Amino acid sequence: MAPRTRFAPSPTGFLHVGGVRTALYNWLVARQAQGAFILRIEDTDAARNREEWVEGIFDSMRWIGLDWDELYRQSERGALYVDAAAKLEASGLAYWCDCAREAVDARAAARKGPPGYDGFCRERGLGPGEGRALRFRPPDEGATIVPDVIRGAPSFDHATLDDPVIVRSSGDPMFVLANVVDDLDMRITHVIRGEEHLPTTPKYLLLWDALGGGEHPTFAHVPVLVNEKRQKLSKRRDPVALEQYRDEGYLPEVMLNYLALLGWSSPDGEEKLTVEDMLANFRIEDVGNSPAFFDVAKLRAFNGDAIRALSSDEFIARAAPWLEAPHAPWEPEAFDAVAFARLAPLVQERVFRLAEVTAMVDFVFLEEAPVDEGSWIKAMKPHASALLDAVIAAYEICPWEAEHLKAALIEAGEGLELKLKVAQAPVRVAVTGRTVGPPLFESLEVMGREGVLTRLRDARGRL
RNA sequence: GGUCCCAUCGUCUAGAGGCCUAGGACACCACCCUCUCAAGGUGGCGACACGGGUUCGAAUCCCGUUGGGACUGCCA
Repeated sequence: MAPRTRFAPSPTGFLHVGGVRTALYNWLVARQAQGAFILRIEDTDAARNREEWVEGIFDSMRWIGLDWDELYRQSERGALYVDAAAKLEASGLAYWCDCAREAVDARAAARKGPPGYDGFCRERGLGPGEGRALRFRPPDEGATIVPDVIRGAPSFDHATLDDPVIVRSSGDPMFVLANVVDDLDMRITHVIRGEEHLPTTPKYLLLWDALGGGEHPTFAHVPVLVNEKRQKLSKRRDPVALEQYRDEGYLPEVMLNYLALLGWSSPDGEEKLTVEDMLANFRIEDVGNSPAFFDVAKLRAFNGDAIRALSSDEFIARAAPWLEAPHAPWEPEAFDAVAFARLAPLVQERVFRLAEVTAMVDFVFLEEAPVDEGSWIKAMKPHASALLDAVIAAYEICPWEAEHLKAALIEAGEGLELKLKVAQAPVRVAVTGRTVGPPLFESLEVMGREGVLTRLRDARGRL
């Protein structure tokens, strides 16, 4: 039977890199066996969901290349959940409860017991009504084991399960119910999700059976992604939004490659993988079982390697979005594609993220050099005046090609007993505003004699 | 507190009883190259959490300890 997998995000924020990884694993399992990958928006909590987040999820999924075969939104499937709830109630597996959160907490505190619902309404025989929620009643006896391809078969005693609310007093279904009903309805064969869902899986299975589900899906609870403090990556405190990485200029294929490696490795040990490589070698049962740190430094290194591996034309095409508003600081008409193309190969060697391209070439398109104060102080030593005078004189007549510009600067420096390494600094800062950047003489060549001389004279005047 | 999960270099991992003197990648350090910064090249530092077993032999199997994490919502 062809696998049917699903990625079921809740639209309560940006798409999270951890979510993208589980989406990728689901996608791989479906795609490598001609199965179906389903995108299901779990928006049963109307108070938290926002349409813009749903759009953001679609955008992010498309950007990174995870295409889906079927799309569902739980907010449009209410009737299914109502039916399931009625079925559970009719079979005596669910009951109505009117306990407020405060009352539940107060009772727990009073008996000095563990927090959680105590089953207060189990035998009260309440019917539906205002302020009443429907709770599912797991069995008191026995245990449920969860066969999991990456975790073995953890067992959960039914006695430790409390009675989860499956329908809110508003009438809307809760995650535990909608999730199971949909997996059943969509004939999901593999439930691949974060390990944070493991503790609720016994309830999932009990509900599945209560609803007459038949054969269980295969479970794979993948380890969570953690921050440097080894805590689960959180939208609140960690940089986890996929679109943030997109905006910084990480390549989508690199993002996917890096994410795949967090918990999984190719059998041949190769780390630089294409989607085709992953499709050929990925096995969900090979995913590791311990939490992985999302290491931006390694992601960045991979991204730099990938940028360098691009052809020059590809690089120019990929960088294009960062060369215009709102990323670029220069006036649109000041941009010169030919000039950029000449510098592009030199820039390509030096950036790790496409967003860095802008600062590498801005001096060419800006009216004045973007002066960096620290660079100015570092470069404009006492010898700078004499050096700039000599360079200006030489550049007024020197053939305008990198090699000649270099030779002229070497000569100007020799007159002052300055090595090229030292002599180039004032010129670089005068023209580009910074001590770091693409090779100087090629930069000067691209800028042209007039622009360069203007800046050199301007800098000389400010000394 | 309770339930469950996890444990190899700083990080991501390879490792399914002898192939391990524990391999790779990122990071870091040194040197080379060099007009800055990168890139590139060479070399280096660096781990089986601890304690018991089982076995001729354990990073690999079992138990315990310690440490970390997830969950414990009318969130998903």
